[in-house]
Amino acid sequence: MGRNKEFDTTVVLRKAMEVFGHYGYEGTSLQMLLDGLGIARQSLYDTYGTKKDLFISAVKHYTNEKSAAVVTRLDRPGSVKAAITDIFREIAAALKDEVRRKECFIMHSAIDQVPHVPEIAAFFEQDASRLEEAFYQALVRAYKQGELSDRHNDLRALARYLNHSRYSLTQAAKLTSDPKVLDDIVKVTLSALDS
Amino acid sequence: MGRNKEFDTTVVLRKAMEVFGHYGYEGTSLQMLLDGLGIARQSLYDTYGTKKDLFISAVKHYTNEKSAAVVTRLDRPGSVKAAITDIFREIAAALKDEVRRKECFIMHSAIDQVPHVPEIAAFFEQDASRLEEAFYQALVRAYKQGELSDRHNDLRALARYLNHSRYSLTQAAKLTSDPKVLDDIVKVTLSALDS
DNA sequence: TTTATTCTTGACTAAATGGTCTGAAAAAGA
DNA sequence: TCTTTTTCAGACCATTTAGTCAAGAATAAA
Repeated sequence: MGRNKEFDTTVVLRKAMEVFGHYGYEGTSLQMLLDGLGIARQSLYDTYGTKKDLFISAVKHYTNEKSAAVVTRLDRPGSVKAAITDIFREIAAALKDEVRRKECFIMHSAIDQVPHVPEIAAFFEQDASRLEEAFYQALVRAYKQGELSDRHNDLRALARYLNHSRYSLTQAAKLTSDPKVLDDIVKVTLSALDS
Repeated sequence: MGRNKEFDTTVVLRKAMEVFGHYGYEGTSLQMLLDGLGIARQSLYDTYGTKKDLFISAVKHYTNEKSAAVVTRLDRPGSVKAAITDIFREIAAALKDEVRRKECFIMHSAIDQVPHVPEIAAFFEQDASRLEEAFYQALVRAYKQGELSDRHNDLRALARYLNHSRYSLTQAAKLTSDPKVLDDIVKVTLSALDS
C-alpha cells in the first residue's frame, strides 16, 4: 500500500558522495544537495534525515563498499603481493577515471569531520582496525608462502603503512591532475614489499 | 607617525592556522576567528583583508616555512638519507606534539580548497614542483655518493613519492591518536630508500 | 600641538543558512 | 473506492553568515 519510492536510495547516496566530496561537508549547502541529488527537499528529509545524517550515511556506504572489496581481495588464495598490487592499481584506476574519481573525494571530507562528528570518528577507528588486521593477516600468509624476505621484520608496521597509503592516494589525486604522478606514487609505495 | 600595531601579525597568522586547521575554511566562522586570534573585527579586516585573504595568507605562510626548512635540510652536504630521515622524523615529532600539531592541520583545509580557490591551486602546484625538484636533486646526489642501490632506478618517482608522503602524514595524524602508528608509517615510508 | 594610524566596541545590513510546515497531486495496494 | 505513502512546490522561520560603517580613545611621529 502506498506509493513507491521513485528514486533508488543508493544511487542518490552515490550522488551525495560526489557533492560532499567536491564541496566538503560545510561547503555543501542544502540547495547544492537538492540540485545534485535531483530530489525534492522534503524527500531528502523523509528519506535520509538531516544534512548531517545524509553525510554520515554517504560516508559509511562508500567506506563499507571499498573496505569490503579490499578484504575480499586480500582473503582470496594465491599471491598476496598480487592481491595488494591489484588493490592499489584499482584505486589508481578509479582516481584516474573522470567519472569514478568524483565520489572518492568524500574520503577527504569525511576525514575533515573526524574531530567534530563522534560517529564518524568511531566509524573510521573501527574501519581502520578492520583493514589493518586484514592487511596484517594477509602479510602473515605472504610470509608463510615465502613472498616476503627477512627484510620485512615488522608486519604490523607494514600493515598500518599499507592501509594509510590506501587512504592517502585520494589526497594525492586532489593535488595533481597528472596520472603519471599517481602511478609513480603507487609504484614506489608497492616497492615496500620488494625483497 | 600613527599608532603602532599592537599584535605581531605573524603570531596572529599562526593562530589563524590553528583555527582554520581545526574547523576547515568553510567550518570557520568570523566569530571563531575573532575569538581565536584575539583581535577586533576591524583589525582583522584592516590587516588581512577578507576571510579568504586571511586563509590564503595563512596557508602560504605555513607552507613556505615548512618547504624552506625541507629544502635547506636537503641541500646541506652529507648523507642524503640522513637528511630525509631527519625531515620525516621532524614531521612526526611535530604531529605528536600536542601544541605544534594544531597548525599542521591547515594543510588539510588548504588541500580542501584547491578545487575552489585558483590562487591556492596555483600555489600548491608551484610548491609541489619545487619540493619534488629538491628531493630529486638530493636523490641524484645520494646516488652519486653511493647511498642508493641499483634497485632505485627511478629517482623521479621516488622524489614524487617522498613529497607526497610528506603531505600525507598530516592526514594520518588526523585519523589516529596513537603515536606508534605514525612511527610505523614513517619507518616503512623511509624503507623505500633501503637497498 | 597637529596629524596620521590603530585600537575597540557596537550597530547594521543583505544574503544565505538548515530545517519545518502545508497542501495537493500521484501512485500503489487493500 | 478507500487508504496509505511518496513526491513536489512553495511558503515560512529563526539564526547565522561575511562584511561595512561609525565614533571615540589611544598612541606615536612630525
